[in-house]
Amino acid sequence: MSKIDRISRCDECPIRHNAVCAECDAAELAMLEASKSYMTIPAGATIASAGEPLTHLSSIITGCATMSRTLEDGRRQTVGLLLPSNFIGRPGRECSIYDVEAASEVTLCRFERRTFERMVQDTPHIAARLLMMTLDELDVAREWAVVLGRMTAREKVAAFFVSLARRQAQTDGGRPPARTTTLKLPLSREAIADHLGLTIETTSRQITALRKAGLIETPSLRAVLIPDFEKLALEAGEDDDGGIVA
Amino acid sequence: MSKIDRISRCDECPIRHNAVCAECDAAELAMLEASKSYMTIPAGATIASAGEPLTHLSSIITGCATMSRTLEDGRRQTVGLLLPSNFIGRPGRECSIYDVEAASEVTLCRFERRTFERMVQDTPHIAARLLMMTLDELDVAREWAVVLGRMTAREKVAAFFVSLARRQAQTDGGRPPARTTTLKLPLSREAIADHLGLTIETTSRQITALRKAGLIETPSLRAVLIPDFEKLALEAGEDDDGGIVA
DNA sequence: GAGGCGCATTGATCCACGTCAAGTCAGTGC
DNA sequence: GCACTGACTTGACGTGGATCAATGCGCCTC
Repeated sequence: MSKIDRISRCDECPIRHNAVCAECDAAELAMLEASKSYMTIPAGATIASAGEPLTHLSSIITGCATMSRTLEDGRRQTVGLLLPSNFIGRPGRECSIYDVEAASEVTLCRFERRTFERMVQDTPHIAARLLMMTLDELDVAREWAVVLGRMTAREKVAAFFVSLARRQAQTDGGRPPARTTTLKLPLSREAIADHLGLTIETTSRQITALRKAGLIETPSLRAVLIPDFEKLALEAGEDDDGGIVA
Repeated sequence: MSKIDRISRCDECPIRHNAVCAECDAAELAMLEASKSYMTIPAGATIASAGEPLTHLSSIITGCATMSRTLEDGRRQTVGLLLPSNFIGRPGRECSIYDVEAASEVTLCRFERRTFERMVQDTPHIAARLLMMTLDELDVAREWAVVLGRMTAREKVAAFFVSLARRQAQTDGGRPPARTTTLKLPLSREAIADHLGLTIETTSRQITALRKAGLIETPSLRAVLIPDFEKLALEAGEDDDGGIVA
């Protein structure tokens, strides 16, 4: 039994202050409590499929999921990396337009779609928070467009580690990453490649190159140690003042 | 004097039913009327600069603007193409994080930032509409990530024409593009290249290639005739059921 | 501990797109 | 008409990343 099974009250929830419910007061929270349900998805399982109806909208409590599009000929592009407090699904739309897959074991806090849509309409705190989260995601998506469109393979891989380090630091402590940071990689090399618009081979070569340049260490396949975060950020094509969006 | 100078009442506004005000009732509209101001920007001028404060938020009434990021070494990526009814700026943020430039002459409907932020808070119809528009833009940004990450140069150029045709048809008649459609190109070849993550030379060559393949005609530098829209959409890597997002 | 299976890495080669360098063409001014 | 300019196109060539093909390596089963 995982820790999540014992959570029932929202005020014990690890994403209480970051998710779509962040701004809710006690009364609103009570309403959410009444209609939420938890669900745990094993690594590799599908959470939603492009074109298929999505009966529930949900927040990620723990774990990591990818949101991707696969073209007919097999080319795949991941358009979003979903981490704790991120939201899955869109109020006002019946179907998902992307495939959403659990990269690691994922625990979700779910709401029946119609119920949630009603809550968005009736609860300004939820609507306002959802707007802010969506604006943030839009910034992230646009930042990623710069990476996909204009960066070299090496810069892409560095940018991925930098961005992941920022997001993990954000959800862990809420502060920017320390100079020396260890990342847990929730994705396989193939999933990283799909996120970066590269092949798995090029991704692997660039990871090796960054390691040989002393910019990262790879204690295991699913971990990356960053000895000097600023140096790696520079390699990712950032001007010195740091990234604007996580 | 352009036509816009004579517009003062919102119900004569060409973007009345598509912009952030779309869902407002008469009373709400009156409030917007009181605080709005029009502004016309010449082609090529800057509307906002990355890192600079943005005193006004605005909707595009006519014309076209680009939203882009330029890296220190001169590489540039356009992250959004702004057309009539699109919104510039983000409530809750003081500065723009992108450069916004008028690609053609642009007319804006502007609101002082603080005023608009108050209206978003107090007017559920504005907040709800802004949420829907932001969700739509997020979809567009993610669709574009697929183009940037996984498409060939030829597919990118085709996808650009297809997407522009859809958006122009949407704002013109509100319906999908006819089989044979003529596009007005609001962007220079260089701006197109920046949007597609290509060089200007490759962009030009692919336009030539599409013309030689009979998929487009180029009556002038700033116009594209699409003889068979479906065929071009296929060339842009779309499965037959058509694009999900404009 | 031998075989097999899934990832990841590494190497050799290829090619799509970038780079560099001329043209070409439509305006615009004189 | 003729130079001048700026945007676009075309050509020749180089290269970064894709492709194809082994090889390595942890982990599981028996």
